[in-house]
Amino acid sequence: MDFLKEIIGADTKAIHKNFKKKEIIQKQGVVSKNAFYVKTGLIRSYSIDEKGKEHIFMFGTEEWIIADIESNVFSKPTQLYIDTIEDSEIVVFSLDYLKTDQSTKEKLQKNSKLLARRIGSLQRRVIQLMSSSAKERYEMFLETYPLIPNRIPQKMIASYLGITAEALSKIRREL
Amino acid sequence: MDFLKEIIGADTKAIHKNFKKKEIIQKQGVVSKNAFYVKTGLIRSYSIDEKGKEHIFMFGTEEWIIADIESNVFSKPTQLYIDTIEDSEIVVFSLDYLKTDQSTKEKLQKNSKLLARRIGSLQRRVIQLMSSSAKERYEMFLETYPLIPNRIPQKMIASYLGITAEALSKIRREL
DNA sequence: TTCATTTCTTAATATAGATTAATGCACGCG
DNA sequence: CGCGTGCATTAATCTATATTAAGAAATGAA
Repeated sequence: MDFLKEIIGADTKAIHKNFKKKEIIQKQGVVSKNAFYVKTGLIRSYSIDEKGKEHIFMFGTEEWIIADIESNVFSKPTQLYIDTIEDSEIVVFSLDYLKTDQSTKEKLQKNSKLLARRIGSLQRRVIQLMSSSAKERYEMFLETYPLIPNRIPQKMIASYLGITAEALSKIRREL
Repeated sequence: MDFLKEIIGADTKAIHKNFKKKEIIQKQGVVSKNAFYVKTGLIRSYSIDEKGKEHIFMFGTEEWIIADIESNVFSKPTQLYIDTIEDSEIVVFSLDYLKTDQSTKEKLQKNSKLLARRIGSLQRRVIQLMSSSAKERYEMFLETYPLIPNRIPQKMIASYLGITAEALSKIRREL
């Protein structure tokens, strides 16, 4: 939370909200100006394709920020749904500080570092999706997110990995 | 080029370099402090997996910036090779302005926008890799990069799409 | 608690894309 | 100029993962 203050202005309107499990907090297609900082709980962002299939883009647990950053910054309709997996305490804030003069140099630098980190994790994800088997991706997921697996249904792990629940079940049996 | 000046300081040491076709300008594993702005020509970033297979992460043509941004900002060893596909005129510059006080607020804002754009394109790439068939990805590639396909060998397109040259050949026959 | 609904697993079958191999082509180099 | 190396294509076969289907286990709601 301290770290959040370092990025957004202390003055910025940041609203604390409590959500119940399975509440949808952002819908695909809308222009969302909000980012979601998870204080407690667990949320996810995901897209739904033409065939109605869900693809989990990212999980957000304690201290994570979940948002469609490009959509926020450029006021584009978002591709991503966001909903809660557990009851969650969320700080809803706006990323429009890029457009205003409210922000300080220091905060902008902190923010750039945050964005650079996110680019790094997306880069690894793209390369992983192109070069690793489902089994390898599952093993990397377990290493990268040791706290999450026992808090979410298998089918969500499968959706994050880009495979079916059946395929994941088979992989788990083999380990 | 004007747009590049808006991001890096006019004072920042930016070096213009000419590279021949097929020159390697960054190697996997090193801590690179450099970003590469393409004035003319065509370059790519890619990783090589344990089996020796190449996976193209990104193409960079006129006006694009190619870099391992997280590696730059946090001085981590990079996953990415970068080399030239055509003779290219490149502006080599450093992304360490985040650490110094040289940069202005305005430049930091421009930079954040640039990073947000990149996050958007990576986000689309991840979702696409999870939800689309090779054929669909190829069609999207043609729409997104109409100028590149006739300048690069098929096998590089295949590598970008995450499939083999043989699979791409089959897809092309069917269209 | 009971019933209904969702989740997980298993197995049979189908399919997209990988692998292997062979051929014709283009092009850079001596 | 001819030769070798890399590139693109085709075809045969293989394999990882999807699809379909069914039953068992877990979860949630009345």
